Amino acid sequence: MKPALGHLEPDSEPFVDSQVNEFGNSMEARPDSPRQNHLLGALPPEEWDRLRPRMEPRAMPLGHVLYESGDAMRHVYFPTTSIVSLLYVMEDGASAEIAIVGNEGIVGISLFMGGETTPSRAIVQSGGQAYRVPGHYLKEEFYRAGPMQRLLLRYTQALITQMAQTAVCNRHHSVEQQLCRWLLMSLDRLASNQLRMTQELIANMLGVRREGVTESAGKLQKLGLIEYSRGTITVLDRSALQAHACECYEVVKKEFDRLLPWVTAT
Amino acid sequence: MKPALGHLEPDSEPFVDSQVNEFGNSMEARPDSPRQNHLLGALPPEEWDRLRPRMEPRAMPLGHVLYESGDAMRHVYFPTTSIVSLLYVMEDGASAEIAIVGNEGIVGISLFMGGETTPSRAIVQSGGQAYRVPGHYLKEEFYRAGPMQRLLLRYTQALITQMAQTAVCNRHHSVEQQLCRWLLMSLDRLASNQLRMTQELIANMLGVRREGVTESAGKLQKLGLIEYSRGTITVLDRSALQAHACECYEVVKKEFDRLLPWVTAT
DNA sequence: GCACATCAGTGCGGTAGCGCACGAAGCGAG
DNA sequence: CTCGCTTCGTGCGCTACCGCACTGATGTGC
Repeated sequence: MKPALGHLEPDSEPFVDSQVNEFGNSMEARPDSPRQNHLLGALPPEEWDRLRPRMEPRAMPLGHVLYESGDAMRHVYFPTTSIVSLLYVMEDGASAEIAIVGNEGIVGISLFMGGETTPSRAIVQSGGQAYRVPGHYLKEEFYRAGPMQRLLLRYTQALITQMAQTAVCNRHHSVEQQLCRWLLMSLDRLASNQLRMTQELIANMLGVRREGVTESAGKLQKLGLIEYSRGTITVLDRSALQAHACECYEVVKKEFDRLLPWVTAT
Repeated sequence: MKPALGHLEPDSEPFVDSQVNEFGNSMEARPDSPRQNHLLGALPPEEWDRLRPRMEPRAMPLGHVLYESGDAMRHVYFPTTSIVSLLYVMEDGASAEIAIVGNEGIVGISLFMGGETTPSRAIVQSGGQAYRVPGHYLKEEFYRAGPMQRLLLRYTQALITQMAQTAVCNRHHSVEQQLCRWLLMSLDRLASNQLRMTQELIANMLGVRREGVTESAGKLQKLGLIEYSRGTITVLDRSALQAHACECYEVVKKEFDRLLPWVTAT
């Protein structure tokens, strides 16, 4: 029903690796290194040295589509300061988020899982920076069956948990609870307590009405948990927000921490 | 809220490999071979010969719990005539199905993905037969990085699609549509047009009220698509049922067929 | 500094699904 | 045949969320 975030250019020409701030989220143009991505950061020196020369920095402007449903993936992406949503878009245009990927992960798992494509869309949900690697090289590394493979598989399992829990959450929990969960998950993937993000966008991700988000966000604001203003949302009381969320957030968080312990930053 | 399918014995003593019919679903005690499972059936001779001596036949009675949430998995299961549901059970006892696994797949992917456990429960949703293999041997085979690995990874990706689509379906589609999808998926995993299965059970799987299932099933019955009677549901018009389902069923089906083409039986 | 586009808030009728409570129908055990 | 259990059908009030329409705020570009 909803227009659901138009297609910007479908991964066309390289964006200049600069002015990241212009697009997006709260990172003070600090020097960006691939190893800010936790998966890359966890690679042993040998693997990292092999992969490093293949890494291309990419600016990730809000709304940019990395893969369309069914597209052959030519690269995988390692976000550093950006967040990418995996979104399914229905025939009637309505959408629902499947999972979200930030600096803890990688976009394009179906490349090494063997499918090459997925039925979902990958779209930048919070502008920033990422590094990408031609799929070919990543697969090569993966099929060495070394640390990189183990890492990627564990990450994939964590992602599976996230998807499963999304299904549960969609079934049983209120918009308000889901909003809390979603804010927390996004926050975890940015070193900040602020998101640049309209309610319309959030609604598209959650697959609910914009008005529903407005109402829930209003409630949270009255309670002093967040502050909202024209596309910028600031989280004031993170732990209270967590108390307001459903169990889903914590289940996923714990599973990520368990499977990928070195990520246990936030 | 709901009692959500009690724990029968949590994978304790081996059931006798016989009288499968007593528990479950429509298979006329035909000689059951491990290779009725499509993953096993697709293994090249060499791999199959290595694995074959490790296979233990297991009866899978309805309601039997293979893994509890967080349990260390000691075996993986290859269903042949049974169906297993992966279910998340919430703190308040309500539940929601994450995915379903039949003779096209394997239960226990987190074993080879590296996590060893998942936050979900695996429970027999339709009685029948399966073969199990000690986790140790499967991992060994997996880490040879040969055909078995490729097979399992592709299956895992298909499973991921199923979970993702479950999330979408939970968000956007009516109980009636979901019921259709669910029936079709179960049907695909049994060579039959009949399921033995109470509405209560289906409701638990879908995470909805029993009454909701009653109502939807009633509608479908009036339309002549199915026939219902005390725990036995017969599908009369499969293609009409598919027309009544949402797109989710087909998306998943196509993805399975694409990723695991040799399964394209049903 | 004004115009316009974007974003957020609000109201209102409609409805799908929930929780609850009860009753009827099939089926098995004794 | 009868009792009792399981399974299914139905009614009723309630709530969360939807779709729609419109208004009011807050930037942003010219």
